[in-house]
Amino acid sequence: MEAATAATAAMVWFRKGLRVHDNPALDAARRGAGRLYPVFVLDPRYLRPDPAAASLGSARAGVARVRFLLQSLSDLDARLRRLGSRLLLVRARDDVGDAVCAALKDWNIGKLCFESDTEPYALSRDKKVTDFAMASGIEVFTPVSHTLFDPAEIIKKNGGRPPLTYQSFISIAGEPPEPVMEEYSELPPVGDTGEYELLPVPTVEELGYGDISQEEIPPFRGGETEALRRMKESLKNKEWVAKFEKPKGDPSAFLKPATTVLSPYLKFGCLSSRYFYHCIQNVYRSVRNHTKPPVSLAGQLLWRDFFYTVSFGTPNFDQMKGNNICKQIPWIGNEELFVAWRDGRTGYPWIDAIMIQLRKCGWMHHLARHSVACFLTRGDLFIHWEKGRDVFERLLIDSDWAINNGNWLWLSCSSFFYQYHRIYSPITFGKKYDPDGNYIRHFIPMLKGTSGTTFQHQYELSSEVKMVHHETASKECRKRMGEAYASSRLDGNPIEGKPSNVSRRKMSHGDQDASSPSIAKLLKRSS
DNA sequence: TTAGAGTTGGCCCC
DNA sequence: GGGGCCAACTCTAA
Repeated sequence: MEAATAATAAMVWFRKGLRVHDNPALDAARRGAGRLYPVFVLDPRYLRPDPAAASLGSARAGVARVRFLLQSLSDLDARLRRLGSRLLLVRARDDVGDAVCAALKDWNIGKLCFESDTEPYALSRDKKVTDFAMASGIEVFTPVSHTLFDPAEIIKKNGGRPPLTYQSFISIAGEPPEPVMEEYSELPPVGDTGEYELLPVPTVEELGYGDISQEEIPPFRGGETEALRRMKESLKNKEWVAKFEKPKGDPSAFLKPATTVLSPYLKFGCLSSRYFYHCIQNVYRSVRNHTKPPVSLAGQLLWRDFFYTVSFGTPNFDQMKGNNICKQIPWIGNEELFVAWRDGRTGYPWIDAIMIQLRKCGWMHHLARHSVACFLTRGDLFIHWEKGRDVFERLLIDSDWAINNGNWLWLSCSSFFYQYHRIYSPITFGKKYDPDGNYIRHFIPMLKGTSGTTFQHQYELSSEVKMVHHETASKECRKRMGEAYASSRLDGNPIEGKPSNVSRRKMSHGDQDASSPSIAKLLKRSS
């Protein structure tokens, strides 16, 4: 028996979870393995420069996130090498799943371990690989370790549908599992890779992003090593951790951000959310008082899990149509306004500075994201949240499918949050945090080297340049939102759990969409 | 049916 | 900078 397991070849397939600490997939793969194949598949769609894209980057990601990923891979490789292993980089010709299946077969793998991923793209990719592995008699292990909790488990506990409020999520969730913090002295040796061309981790320059003449390179370096360093640095200040209240942070702080900026590390799994949570709890135990969810630091991790859970349990979560938790709103398409917003040319220095920071750094403060998201959608331009979502998804180094879509649903008052009269002013809100204009001067080229306050700059830049007049535009938006909400009340609330409205609508208006089984059932019951 | 809650608005006053 | 008011949304729990 011992001899048989010692010869077993195991593969740990990295996708997210680019770390050694608290990595149950890695831990399971190395146990009893004679040979270990730590694999990452390079996806050309994610990495190859796309000249047709709206900004420097690939078809799927801006160059800042591509670089962050490469740095993370490089760090992971270095950490594995210290344990006598290495990262095997395999290039996918076309489909990532196909590349994994081929390697499983070619290397005669007996056991495959990879972290569970709930995004729709990942689910279909992983199903294909799992089906192939099972059919080939390969043992498959897919632990949940990207989030604190198992989204499927939470949904089950909530009676089969995801909790739609933070509080209900909290009351169901309980305490997350402890991180697996095994210290390895060494990992099993890497097995023979035959004919495979194994690549070193490329740099962005080597990928063909030759001429990156950006003045500003994101100050955030990818990788587990940096993630752990950054986390320890943040947690060292116990008073800061204990008093952390998200809404009180300063969105205009760019040299020393008001938050931990650990989101990109959580996104790629360079940092384990469970380990981070565990360390925060340790800090809490050592102080007399600390803030509580939703505003506390630990509360931020719970928000992350909240959005992961809702996104997993909601069909078409990333679009308005066919998404039954999303208000149906007749957004107006205006390409010129959209492009001006995207490229930081609205004429509102506060909005423009944020969008330029996004492009240059791939990160901005949460409240800054609120500001520009509200401005694009229900606040001023009345443009579809999906358009803004796409821009964030591309440019943010921390862009995360569940969280990004969830927040756009939120900010556009399409779901979760419905107080559309509360609009962030593109003038007042910025002035409050950046009265001296330091933030806008730093990011807006036209204002570089000038003096004066935000207020004055607004006047210098404004009148002729401004795309819309906030006073009138926001008034018009309020009106349109009111109409959209009124018509959604008439048509039946799209949010599930309002059967009376749904059935009333279906009876009186005939049926355009009986695809949902729950609606079909209600129809039967009411007729 | 209704009261109360909901991660983080603006404005005015002190 | 904190408090109260404005004007107002939906959803949940009772």
